[in-house]
Amino acid sequence: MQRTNFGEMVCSIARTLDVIGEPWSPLILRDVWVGMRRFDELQADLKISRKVLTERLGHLVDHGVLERRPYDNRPRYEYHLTEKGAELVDLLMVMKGWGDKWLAGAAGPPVLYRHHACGEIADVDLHCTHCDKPMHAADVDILPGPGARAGY
Amino acid sequence: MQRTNFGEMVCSIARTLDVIGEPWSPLILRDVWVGMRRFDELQADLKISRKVLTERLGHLVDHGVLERRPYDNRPRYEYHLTEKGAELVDLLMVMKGWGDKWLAGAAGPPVLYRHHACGEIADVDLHCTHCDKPMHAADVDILPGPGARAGY
DNA sequence: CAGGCAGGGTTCCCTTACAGAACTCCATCT
DNA sequence: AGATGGAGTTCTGTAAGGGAACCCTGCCTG
Repeated sequence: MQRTNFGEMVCSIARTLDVIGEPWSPLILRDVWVGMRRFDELQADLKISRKVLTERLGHLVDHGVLERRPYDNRPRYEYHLTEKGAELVDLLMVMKGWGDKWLAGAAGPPVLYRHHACGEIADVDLHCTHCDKPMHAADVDILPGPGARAGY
Repeated sequence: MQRTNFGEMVCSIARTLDVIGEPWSPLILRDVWVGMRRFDELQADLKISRKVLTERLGHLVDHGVLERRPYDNRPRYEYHLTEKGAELVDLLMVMKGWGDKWLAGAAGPPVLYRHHACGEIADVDLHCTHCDKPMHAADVDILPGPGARAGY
């Protein structure tokens, strides 16, 4: 947990970082997304400290991104993405695209996505929820919204 | 810098985290994107430690996300997004959308985007680069790519 | 029915990194 | 000549990550 509390800031980016901004959290989410659900499995794959893994899983569960489910009569648990968590995977897909483009080098992308709708290998691109056309950094004006704490 | 070096991992998500995964980096990028370019301006807005701000700016410049430009005959510098950096803003826009939906509560979003193409208030959604249809976590198969270090 | 085992954590110690205030440097402005 | 403003550096305290060892609980086996 970074000492400065991003969750209190009046900014959706900062608030999102409060949920998944800690080191390892996005990678934990990635692993759960691709089907790794158990403590030891995550620990072995990421080689993360068990202490930190415990903390991160707890944090993600507390924020409703993961769900901790018993899967046996013994005290055994699996972690699953909630709907809230599954929507965070959008973020991972965009990160993957950027990393593929700018950091993968000559070896190319470590992983590919095949889109069910068209069956092709593809990546994600950002489109406008209103007109469906592409929408990126240079294509928007930034305006204050209703949650922009009026009064100071 | 988190001690575990994500940049060495065979994963574009981990590599991207190596560039902007440290605390504050996304918020610095956000501020530069909306036009804050100078050290003191960033420091005052974020209330980040000057030491950490120095480290983060250096890291982002080293990774080609920001460019440090003199703007005076005196030793004065401004930070600007490179093309590589501007494409990272995609990530911020997705974070903003998720935070708006899941964390903003009754107050609503602190900030709105107006899309130049249609002039409407809108958010981003992920579409397929191949068929242009929506593409999210549940819509893809994950396959090994050429960069998936063969041999072990 | 005692011992072992597997899953899922805790505990402990060490080191690094963040927070925050104070200090420095340098070129102009007055 | 001294003040000012921008852009950092330095220093000290505290908290968080790394990593190894340990613990607990409920089956499974001999």
